[in-house]
Amino acid sequence: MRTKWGDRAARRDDIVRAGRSLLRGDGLAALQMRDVARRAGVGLGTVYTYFPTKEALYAALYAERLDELLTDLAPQLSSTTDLEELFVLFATKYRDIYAEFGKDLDVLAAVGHQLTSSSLRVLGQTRTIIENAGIPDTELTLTLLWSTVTGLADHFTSARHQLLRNTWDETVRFAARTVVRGLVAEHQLHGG
Amino acid sequence: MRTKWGDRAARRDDIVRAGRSLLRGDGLAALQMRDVARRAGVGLGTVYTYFPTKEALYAALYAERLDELLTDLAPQLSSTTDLEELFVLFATKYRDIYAEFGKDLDVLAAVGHQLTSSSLRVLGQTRTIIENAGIPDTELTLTLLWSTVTGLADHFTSARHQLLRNTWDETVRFAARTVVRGLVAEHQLHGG
DNA sequence: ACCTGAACACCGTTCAAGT
DNA sequence: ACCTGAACACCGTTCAAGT
Repeated sequence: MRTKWGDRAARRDDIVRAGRSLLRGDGLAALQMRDVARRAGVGLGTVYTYFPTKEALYAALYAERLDELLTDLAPQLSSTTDLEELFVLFATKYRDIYAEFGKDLDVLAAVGHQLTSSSLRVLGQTRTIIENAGIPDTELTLTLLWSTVTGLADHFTSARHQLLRNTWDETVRFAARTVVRGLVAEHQLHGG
Repeated sequence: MRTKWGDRAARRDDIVRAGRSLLRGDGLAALQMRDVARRAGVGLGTVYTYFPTKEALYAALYAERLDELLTDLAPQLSSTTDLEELFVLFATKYRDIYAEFGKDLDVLAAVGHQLTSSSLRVLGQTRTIIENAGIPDTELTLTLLWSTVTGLADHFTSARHQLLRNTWDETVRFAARTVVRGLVAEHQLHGG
């Protein structure tokens, strides 16, 4: 059952689905417009009537995935107050996304609104959690946590993790414990 | 004063220098073999008689830079025992490299020996420092520190740092303080 | 031996032509 | 309106020909 001629919504979906199926960790390089067109069952030029550039398609896929992450994590985000646990959950979900999209996440900066709004949503949620935990230096903490999560995802996605053979599970646990402990110690000094 | 015909060492150096001058944060994309050839004053094909691929040239540049980092830091590495201070120094140097080479550091995995030996040297030095500080879980600590350094470099090199407007200096300080504090707390619990 | 650049392969993007 | 693929631009890599 083919997508009908002129059904822009369904055809856009064909293209998005095709794109998603092609992303397998090699980042932008794995997303080739000829492949996308073939998989989606459309002409090469057609892809460009839905997405102005390859990066725009990539960004749409990424925004979709970030929103999915928030949806998946929503239950725990509202029920759990254990910061370590939240860090582990979040970092693990994020690693999966990172493994899918690869290291080209920087190009996303160039592409506007839906992406930024997804990122801001994630950021906002995290900020609330940190504030509720009573940790000061919210912005610095956010930057540190974000950097650590990205760094861990990058480490375990790259060949680097073959030089240091720890498993993902023990490493995130350790990272969560260490950073949260450091943040709380900071807190206690500040607090009194 | 041109490099003499047949002087392989000097010509290789011309090519390396040309490559270095072209790297400006965009990673592999900024390193275009036609540009390298032009800047080095050689034909395009000639570059390939010195480096089998573009990645090999990139790897040679990176290995050179890692060694430079170790040389620069050697004095402090042997004199300072303050872990926070070392973290800040190292992370800042590494950020500069990251800003130059961009996010394609993973391709380096494919390219062998000189690179790996540089990486291992950096890793070895760091391991010694951690052990001397009496911190347990050496391997996990190494992974966490490496990930954090990479993550911070990535954060401040990407557009992400525009969402969270902390300066580099305050953020590395904060990260160093937090992580080291967390590691030491861990230590004290383990120790008794 | 060492060097060279025309030629090939590949892939993002455009646009005149098709329905 | 919407769709298409031949054609263009760009860049890594090769190799037959030059010295």
